[in-house]
Amino acid sequence: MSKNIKVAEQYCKENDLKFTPVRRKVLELLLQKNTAIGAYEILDLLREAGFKNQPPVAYRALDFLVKNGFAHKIEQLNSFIGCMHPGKDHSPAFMICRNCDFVSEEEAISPNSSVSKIASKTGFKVEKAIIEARGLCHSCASVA
Amino acid sequence: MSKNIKVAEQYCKENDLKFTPVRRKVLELLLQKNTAIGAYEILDLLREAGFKNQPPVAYRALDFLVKNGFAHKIEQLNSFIGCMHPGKDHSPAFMICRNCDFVSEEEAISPNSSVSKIASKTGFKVEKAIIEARGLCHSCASVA
DNA sequence: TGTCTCCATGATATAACATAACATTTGCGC
DNA sequence: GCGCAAATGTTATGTTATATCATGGAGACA
Repeated sequence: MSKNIKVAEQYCKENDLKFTPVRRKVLELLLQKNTAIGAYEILDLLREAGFKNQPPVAYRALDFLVKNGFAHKIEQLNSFIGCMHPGKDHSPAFMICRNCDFVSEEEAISPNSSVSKIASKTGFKVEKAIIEARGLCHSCASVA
Repeated sequence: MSKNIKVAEQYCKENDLKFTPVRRKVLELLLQKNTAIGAYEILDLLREAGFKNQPPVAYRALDFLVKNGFAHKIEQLNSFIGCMHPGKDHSPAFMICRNCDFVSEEEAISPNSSVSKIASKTGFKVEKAIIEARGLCHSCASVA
């Protein structure tokens, strides 16, 4: 069992959250890849694993995982990715390789630095910021 | 005619781009609001204005506008907004009010400062970065 | 002036993504 | 066991986006 799964399990135990089989399975699927996965692809994988596969099954599990910080939605791709820093409050930035689809999650140091600077100029109160960059990952950039 | 429409018209003339009636109309619609508009809402407005209203009509016009910097897609909302700084190369950050839906476009000073800092650590080559913050705009925050 | 070419538009169909709504089951405190 | 709350099952539908092929219209150029 991956380290992140254990962390999630422990976190749920401590916070009265139910880490049910389908939620666990979806998190496992997300953590097995370092690319983002669409809800319907997850649905297919769930079916292969013997779970029910109507859309709400996947979306409910994903909602749970996202809400509790075990996964993130990549808005540009309408897809999801397992979280590399579960549990702790964080403001991630994603780097999405347009060539190999690799997605890396980085910590946006000094919470949303540029975002909060901009926001403070206009009086906007930021509750959540998403940062998603597209381009080439290190290895794809090297080849090109 | 709004200033931004004129700028777009001029820019198209200079760059051999066709600023056709449907493209102009969509840009006008986008610029009339300071909230983001979905493609299907645009489609309705186009029909009211006497244009054809199959989905590709809206999506093609939006693609053109986005590609040429006259509009942006707000990924979180699957909707579009007219650009407040057309023509020039820029890296915008959007502030989306969850109460009144107001969207403001700000310039992400020192191109993607925090993003490029993060990227440089990992060798990721950023081509485009999207920054979208959710929260409360100044006036909604005041009321609350 | 004709015709070639390119791009835009017209039109039909369908793919891909997401949620509403209500029924049923499960776990748990009492 | 009973009642409650949360999770899951199930059906249906809503919303967003694209593929594909046909048609039209403006400019280049012989």
